[in-house]
Amino acid sequence: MELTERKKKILRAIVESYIRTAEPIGSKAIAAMPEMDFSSATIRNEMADLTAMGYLEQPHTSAGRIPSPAGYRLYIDELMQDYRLTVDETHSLNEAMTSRLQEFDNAISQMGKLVSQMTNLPAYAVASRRGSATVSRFEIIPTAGGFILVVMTDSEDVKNKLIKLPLHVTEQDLKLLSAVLNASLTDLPAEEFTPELLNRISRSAGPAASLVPVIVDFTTHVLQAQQKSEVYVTGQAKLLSHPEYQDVGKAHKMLSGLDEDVISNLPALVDPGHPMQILVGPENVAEELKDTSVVMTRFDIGDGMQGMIGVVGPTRMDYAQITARLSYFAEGLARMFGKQELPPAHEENKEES
Amino acid sequence: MELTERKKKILRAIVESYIRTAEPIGSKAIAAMPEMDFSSATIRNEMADLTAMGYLEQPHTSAGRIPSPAGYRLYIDELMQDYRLTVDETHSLNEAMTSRLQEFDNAISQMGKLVSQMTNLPAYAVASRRGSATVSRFEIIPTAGGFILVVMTDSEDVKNKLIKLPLHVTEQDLKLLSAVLNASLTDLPAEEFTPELLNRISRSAGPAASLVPVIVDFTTHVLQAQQKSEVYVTGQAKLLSHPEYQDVGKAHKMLSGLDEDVISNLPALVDPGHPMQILVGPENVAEELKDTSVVMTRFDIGDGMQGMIGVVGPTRMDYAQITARLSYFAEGLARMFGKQELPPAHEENKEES
DNA sequence: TTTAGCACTCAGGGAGATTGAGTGCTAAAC
DNA sequence: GTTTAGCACTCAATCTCCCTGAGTGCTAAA
Repeated sequence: MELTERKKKILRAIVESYIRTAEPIGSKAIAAMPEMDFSSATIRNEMADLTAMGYLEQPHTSAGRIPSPAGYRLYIDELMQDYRLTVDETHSLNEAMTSRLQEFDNAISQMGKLVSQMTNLPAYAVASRRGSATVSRFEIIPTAGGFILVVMTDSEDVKNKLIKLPLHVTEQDLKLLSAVLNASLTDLPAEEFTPELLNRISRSAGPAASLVPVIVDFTTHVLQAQQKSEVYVTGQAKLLSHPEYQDVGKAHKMLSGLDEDVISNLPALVDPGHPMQILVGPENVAEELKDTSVVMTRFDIGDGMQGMIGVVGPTRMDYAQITARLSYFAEGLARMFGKQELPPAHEENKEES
Repeated sequence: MELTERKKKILRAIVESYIRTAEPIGSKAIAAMPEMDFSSATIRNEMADLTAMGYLEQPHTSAGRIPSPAGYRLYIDELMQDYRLTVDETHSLNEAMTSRLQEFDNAISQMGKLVSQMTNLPAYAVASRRGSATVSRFEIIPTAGGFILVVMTDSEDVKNKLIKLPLHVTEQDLKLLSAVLNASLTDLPAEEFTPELLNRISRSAGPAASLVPVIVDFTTHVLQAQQKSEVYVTGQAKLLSHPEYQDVGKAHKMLSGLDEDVISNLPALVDPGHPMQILVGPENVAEELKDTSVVMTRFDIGDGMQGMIGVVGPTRMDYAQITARLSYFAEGLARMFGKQELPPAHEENKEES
């Protein structure tokens, strides 16, 4: 069967109505729309065709039609019209961005919160680093009673650790230690930290040998953390305000699935060509998200780092509006963090105790 | 009216039954319990008394009784018996702790997750630092094309930032800069970073003067972050598995209230004398939590840092079990982070590049 | 090809009716 | 004086039945 222009027009009307109201819509209601100049009977015929073609579904005989996942897909790919942000919207987006994202420290989680607020849906934000993760340099700064070990990685990440000094180790010994570390462990991925290598280092380290295990441990952690990406999920409760989650069972299943492990698998799916990606219900790879849609977008923030933000929500969500807002947000971020004078290698270290 | 032993016994039976089943319980069911050797009529009389005294409530005439908040309070303060962890439980708690809390880096959020899992309730974890927040020392490490600024605070926190170097600044200039910073800004709270002071610093800093604002900015951030405590909330979805939140409206209200702002007000309530604190429903200070109870406990992890973990759940929760698990966990943490050879001033720095 | 008309379907909602757990009270038993 | 058995009463929850109305598919006429 052919998908005529009229069929498309009707399909679009159905999808958009359903997005707005979350209620099945019938032939009569469509016929009543100003831009429809056919009778309800005609529309009924067309709807029967669209149902046969798999674009519509009927919850039960005497209900109206709702879009099927295939219907959403078609809508997203072909029928959706760009949503234009209003002046007010750009305004408040701008303001939120500038006021909240000052510190990069927790910018990622802030992003999540922002996106969640502006979409009224749960949002997630992921920051991932690319790159090989090796140490490019060790630095040792003596302090009273100890020293600070500074580890710089090849992706310009810097981490440090305060280490207490055994009594017998002198400042001279630390210099030696530093030299040995820099000579042996730099430019080496963590997997190649073999016991033999560590032994050799301990032997060369003189009086400071006892410190080697602590240092290597820390270094390994740093390198491993380097590969891991951080995931923040916020606004889960927002799901409950949408009618499709009025059933607690469904909401519960959904929300439990919305944890970080599931989310952290999503970024892999983003097609490098298309920064914006929409996964409609059953297209979702994560089993837990089968009932929902995911809209996600990538953004670049300087070298070595890449991020993703996205929202999760009912399949019936306003894709046009959400993609518009996400895009705007992603662009804003890239601009903010891309163009600063100082390199984006912006350092913030958290220390405990 | 007097609260006889028998009344207490009955109240305890009611509370514990309600904790288990979430259903109102009637006189007959209580009389059927093995340890009760009175008839249902007697128990009915006693229940009428307990209701008059405010310890029980009746959802409606023909339902059984449920404990009132005052009833819970009495139960917690006087009737609750210590819950003894089973060997299996201690086992799995131990394992979870050791395997998951290796890195202190994100230990706080890990804690939250663990507690949430072991209680099947939303959990929060807060780490707060005490202390005045001043810089005890600046350190500058030159690197190719820039330098790393290391800021050590008085509470042994260390943070760092990578800064690009303008061409005309030499290594010698950096030494001067470092000296000036250490002379002028150490031991000074951020509020005293006055414009005049900064001007004076810029003037003394020679060719590196242009870097002063960036450095001061960063330092201020570090000091401010120092005061702020981090809050993690996890497992919100777990609420939905409890019968009191089968009503989506209630669940939604609750979950929206469960955000970080509300939670971060809780720690202030912990009585220093009693590390374990239980807030029953209406006793809650946060309006949003009026319908729920909060169990929280403090733990100390070395100098300068203090933490809190807690769970939020229906007023009908198994206080005995939960307090037992939380205590065990808190003790374990204190042990793990308190007794290590190296000082708890364990440094981990996150850097964005 | 479109439209009007009509019989049919079926979820949703409301009005009783029914059930049964639980109560309070009274009077007898201990 | 305390405990218990008995009984009438209450009321949420559940079930049943019926009605309503939105929506459909089909047919026949325009």
